[in-house]
Amino acid sequence: MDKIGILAELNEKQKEACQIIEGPLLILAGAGSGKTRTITYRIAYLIASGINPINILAVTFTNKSAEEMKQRVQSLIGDRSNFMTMGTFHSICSRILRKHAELLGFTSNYAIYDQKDSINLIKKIISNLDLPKETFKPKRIKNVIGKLKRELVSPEQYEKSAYSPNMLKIAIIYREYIKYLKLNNSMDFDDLISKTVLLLEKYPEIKLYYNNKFKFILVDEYQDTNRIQFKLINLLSDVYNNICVVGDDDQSIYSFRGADIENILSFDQVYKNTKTIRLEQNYRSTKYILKAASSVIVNNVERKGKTLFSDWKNGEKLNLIESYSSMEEANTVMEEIKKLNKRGVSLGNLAILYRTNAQSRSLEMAAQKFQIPYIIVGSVKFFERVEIKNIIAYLNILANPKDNMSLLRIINVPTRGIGKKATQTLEFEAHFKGKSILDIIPNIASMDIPSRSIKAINNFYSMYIKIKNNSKNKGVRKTIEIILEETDYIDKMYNKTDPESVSRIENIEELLNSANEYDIINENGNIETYLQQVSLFTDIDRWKEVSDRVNMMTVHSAKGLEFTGVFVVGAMDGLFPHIINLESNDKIEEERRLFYVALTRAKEYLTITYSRTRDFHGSINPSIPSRFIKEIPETLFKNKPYFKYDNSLLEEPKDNIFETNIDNNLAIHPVFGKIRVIKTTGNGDQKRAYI
DNA sequence: CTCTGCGCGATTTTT
DNA sequence: TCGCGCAGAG
Ligand SMILES: Nc1ncnc2c1ncn2[C@@H]1O[C@H](COP(=O)(O)OP(=O)(O)OP(=O)(O)O)[C@@H](O)[C@H]1O
Repeated sequence: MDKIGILAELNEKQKEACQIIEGPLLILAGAGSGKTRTITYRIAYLIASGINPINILAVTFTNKSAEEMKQRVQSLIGDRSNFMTMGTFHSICSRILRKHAELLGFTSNYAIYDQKDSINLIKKIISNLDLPKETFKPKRIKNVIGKLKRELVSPEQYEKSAYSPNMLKIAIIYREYIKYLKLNNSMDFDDLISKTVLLLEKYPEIKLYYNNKFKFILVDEYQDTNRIQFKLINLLSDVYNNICVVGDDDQSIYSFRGADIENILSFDQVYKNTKTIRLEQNYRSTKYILKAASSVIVNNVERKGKTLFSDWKNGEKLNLIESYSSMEEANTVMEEIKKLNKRGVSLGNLAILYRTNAQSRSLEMAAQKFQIPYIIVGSVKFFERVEIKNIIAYLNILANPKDNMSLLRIINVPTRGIGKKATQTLEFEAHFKGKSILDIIPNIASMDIPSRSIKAINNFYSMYIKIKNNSKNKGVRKTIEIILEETDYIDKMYNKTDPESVSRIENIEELLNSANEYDIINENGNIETYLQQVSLFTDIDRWKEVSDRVNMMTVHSAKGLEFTGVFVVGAMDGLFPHIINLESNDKIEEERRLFYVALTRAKEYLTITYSRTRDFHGSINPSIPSRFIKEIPETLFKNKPYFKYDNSLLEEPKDNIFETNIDNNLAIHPVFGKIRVIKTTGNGDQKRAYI
């Protein structure tokens, strides 16, 4: 397609955005206004204008959207597009780091640790340092360290600024953590970005090289970038300043990962000659849906106001459904899905969106009961399943023998008589000598380890060598097959009559298939790049829309997607907005943005459901509808809510039922009638009853 | 060294 | 409710 053809599929504002080829460009626009479409077409337009695709860098939020964007551009301007660079910040940085790892004291086969790996490592460090894990909660420490990395604060700097003994301890954990990662030739997610920034800052010639390579930079979902990501694109675009960012401040929902809304709000102050384009027409949703979403988001104070209109039909009003329990809620949703399906909406065009992954349980049960095909995105992520992680750990030690974390993960899986004592000694010796465990195993005879274990370890080591030799240049799939064979993994781990085992074996087969796909697509691929790729994979990346199944996912995962019909479930105060974010206005505003994102995923049909009770780890608690529902004008609902909620209820959410009526382990519950109370915990509004 | 079972604590979102 | 860490028996 030529330039004219490309522009023909855009509105005036969108065209204008394409035709501004040079200089800083900010596209600020509401949901469904075609931001992603504009950026995609702009890339095609750049190429059609004679710009070399090699000089284009596009950053997307997920691997999947990068893939989609790539295909869309290809369909517009053909195979030339193959030469551009597209991906998430993390995948782009990992590719850059592969080339220059040595300059940072790593090698190109470095492993990437995910959140869980990092937390496990921190746990270990905390216990090695004999620190109480109640004060030093691994997850919290990980967050602190992540934040420090994103701000490029070193352990030494942090130590200097510490003003409490606990902060000094954290500085030590941080230092140990970095040391351990380096020794393992591994990086965590934050390292990928921050080390790339350090690389560009430290080596002007490398910075210049990438400036010349990526002369045109585009960033989608810019509202969810963090400061260091800004720093990165700032460095990359330093020479040419051709930087186009696209986003919607109302859809910033990743502050917990450091996303800073300031990035988009002050873009035009940082880049003085920024041109700003606002897209105001929504092409996605009916008028009623758009009106509902707008009435919610206007309650936020910290925002750049935007106009957003739709030329489409009014459409159907919103459905508001009240239930007594999450199970009933889930069942009702399934009934509604059947109805919409009968009216011609295919299951694949429907989505159930929720605040937390735990909510998918009752939905899954209901879908099975109603025999509705479904797909859950995200809750138990494919590459985080034990069976998959174990095999990946085997691959990791082949690709990166320094990776002690992976080695320790599988040295006794399947069990082969290498116990805690023996592995601890190995770990200690390795640490003492500053070497990796695989390095020191050949000297095992000199260590204080019982002979039975020595034998087991030696057997493991010769198996490792055998796998390593046999799998050389054999492709990823074959390598995994060799691992499975040599370790006798399936037979030793699973029993084929147990349904749990069957599903795990199926997952392993799926891994083999995807490895095979990788081998075919990447002719000169290798295990190292395969691993670096899959380490950055998320569940949404594996998600294929083609199958006709109802989609279930968190609102976070649904970012950027659209569906004909959307069900927003669990709209109760304390769940959505989540209780943990009720303390400050900032946090409530982010919950509101999240709710806004949820509503704006819908094209034609939108249903909001809530339940009068909320499940919490087996206990059931009374709850009231989300405050966000109240922000939608009642006239936009098909049906008036049965439940009258008002301010007094919002301010006084306590329900004293459990306190007053518990007697002889029997209580009268307003919803369930007579119940038996098994135990209660907490007091006042913390009181929980297990029934 | 391995396996099982019991008690405890936790509230979210994910590249 | 569920996933963990730990103790204690085989
Ligand atoms: N000019 C246009 N003509 C027809 N359809 C359009 C136009 N622009 C956008 N659309 C359609 O509107 C829908 C939303 O577009 P897109 O996903 O690009 O919006 P967005 O602004 O990125 O949304 P969000 O902020 O919710 O991620 C898509 O189905 C897209 O094809």
